[in-house]
Amino acid sequence: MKVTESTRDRLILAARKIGLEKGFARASVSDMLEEAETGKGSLYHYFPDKEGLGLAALNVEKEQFLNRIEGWLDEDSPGKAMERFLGEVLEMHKATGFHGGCIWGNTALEMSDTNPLYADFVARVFDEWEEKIELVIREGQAQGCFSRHLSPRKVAVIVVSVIEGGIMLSRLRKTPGPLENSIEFIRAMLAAPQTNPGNL
Amino acid sequence: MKVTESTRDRLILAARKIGLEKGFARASVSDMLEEAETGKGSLYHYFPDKEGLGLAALNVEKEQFLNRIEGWLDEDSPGKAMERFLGEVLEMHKATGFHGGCIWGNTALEMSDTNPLYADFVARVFDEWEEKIELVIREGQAQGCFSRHLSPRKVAVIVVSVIEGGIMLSRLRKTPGPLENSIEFIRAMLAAPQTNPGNL
DNA sequence: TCTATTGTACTGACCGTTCGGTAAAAAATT
DNA sequence: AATTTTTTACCGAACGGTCAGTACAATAGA
Repeated sequence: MKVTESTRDRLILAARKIGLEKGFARASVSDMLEEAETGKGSLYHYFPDKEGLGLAALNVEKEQFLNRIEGWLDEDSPGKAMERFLGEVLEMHKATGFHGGCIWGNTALEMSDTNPLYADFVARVFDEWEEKIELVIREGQAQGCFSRHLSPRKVAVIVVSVIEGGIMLSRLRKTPGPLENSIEFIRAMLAAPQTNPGNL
Repeated sequence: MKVTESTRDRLILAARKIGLEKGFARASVSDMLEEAETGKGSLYHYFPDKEGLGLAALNVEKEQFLNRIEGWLDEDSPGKAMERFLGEVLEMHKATGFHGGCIWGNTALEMSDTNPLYADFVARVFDEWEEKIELVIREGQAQGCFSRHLSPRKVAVIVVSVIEGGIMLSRLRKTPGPLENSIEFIRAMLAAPQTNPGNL
């Protein structure tokens, strides 16, 4: 029966929104405060500094993100799960008109060389993402719906890499083409070689 | 016989160095001026604003980048060309300890949603990059050293996507693994299916 | 002399952060 | 139960600093 979010929640929500839109470093605390409809005092009451708010926002985002993926992958068969996952990723980014990109890719680029705290955090998100994909691939191979020639772990990393690259290019060109190409390609890669190997 | 670069050249050089190190938006004009050992007057004499200097620097970088790729791909056979290209990309990023990443990927992430001028410029760099790869793949297929099941254009986009994704993950984790994985994977993808399809 | 080039003092906007303070709830004391 | 004390929640002015950009005088080269 929650009618209004607490000030703390509104701050986190605002940090997520503004941070995703323009990158966390670029986003100013004033922007976030305006979005959250509160004053600076509240921010520095609940969080040690801007970075602290950012990490809190990323924590919320991480949980939602991994749960969403978990949900997509919860299908009858590994084949359906993968199909669902790929389709949802594409739809998600189509829905935004390829604005904003992937928050984890963005944060990785922004923080990899400058902020180990953020970098480690994002690295762990990618780890868990890859693990979930790896599991589905492993199951799919066991059931014979995915090619057995592939190392599940390595393929999982490729899946993430090629999706991130596709998002980057689609965002740059504001065209679904590159990401669609990435996804079409993942399908072909996973397909059992006897059906139609690497048919792009 | 050029002993000393002109102030203009030093400014461009400094903008490239500092801009690559910490991202162009993050990099301050003062940092660049210090690196170039000159004052603000010179900057705003030669360039309209910071953005103008940035574009000039990117222009120089673009030419060098595409020429370097052209050089790598200039081998006896398409197979050797591709091998050379993949090896050099990996070595390049290993040499920096996976700091800095890819300037085009970085700029794409930074500018895609905010600065169409930069975004269009970077998009054209990726276009030309993809075209060069596509050409080699086309030749390789004609000569029978690459699988013919693949659309050269689409595969070229995948090559770029998976490299950019690999760079991102390697940079995040400061480990060659992800980029090596991407490259190993490109090799397998291009290999003719009768030899060993998708052998990862 | 005239123009191209450069150094420097400066501007106003904005940055993240601090701080003094208010208001009310919660806890402790009588 | 009444009163005092303490803690929590929140605000907004102000701080020191950095930012990109400007104005202009000084210098150098033709």
